[in-house]
Amino acid sequence: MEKFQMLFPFSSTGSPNYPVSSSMTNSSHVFHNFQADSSGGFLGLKTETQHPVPRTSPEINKDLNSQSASCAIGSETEPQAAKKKGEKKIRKPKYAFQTRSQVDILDDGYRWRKYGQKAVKNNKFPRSYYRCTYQGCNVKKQVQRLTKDEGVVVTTYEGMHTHPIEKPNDNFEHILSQMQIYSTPF
DNA sequence: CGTGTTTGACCGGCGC
DNA sequence: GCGCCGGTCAAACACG
Repeated sequence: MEKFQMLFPFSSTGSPNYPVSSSMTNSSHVFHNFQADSSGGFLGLKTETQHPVPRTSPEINKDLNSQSASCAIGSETEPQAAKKKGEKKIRKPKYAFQTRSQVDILDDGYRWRKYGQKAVKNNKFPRSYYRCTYQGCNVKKQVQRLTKDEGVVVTTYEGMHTHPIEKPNDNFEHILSQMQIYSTPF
């Protein structure tokens, strides 16, 4: 299903200028609310690194028993200074969402190869780095579990898949549905 | 034998 | 300049 591709507003590697892929602009408004960090942002993802975060992330505490997912679009993978000249560092938009799951590996239908694992500060759980094994597809993702709520897994995607999903997976579709629910304004 | 994981080393950015 | 920190590489290993 290409639906998944449409849902992810990744810019392709070659076009850093597109904030959101135009293909989804007309039909999907899924991420309409996420792009801003109006809530002091990021669900304790990046923020957690700076703040001790006693019990933040109220989103997590809405314990939806079955499966909840929330997401946030981070800025780009860019330090700060936009080098207009050297575009060697093509910063791809990062896109993170949290899911309540007991397992770290969320099988989203793609094939991932693990290429690294690092311990993160303020987190007793290591962070795993995965890369899509499809040839020419440089999509990366990181999987991290929160120390505060070990039932929460943060998955950060980076890049866009340029190929169809290999394995059909209904479970992930459910997660996406939850994300849409979250995107609705209260 | 092909494919994916493990794990320490390496590297670049950034703050002090 | 140095050390910390986050991210990646790659060789060895495990597994079907």
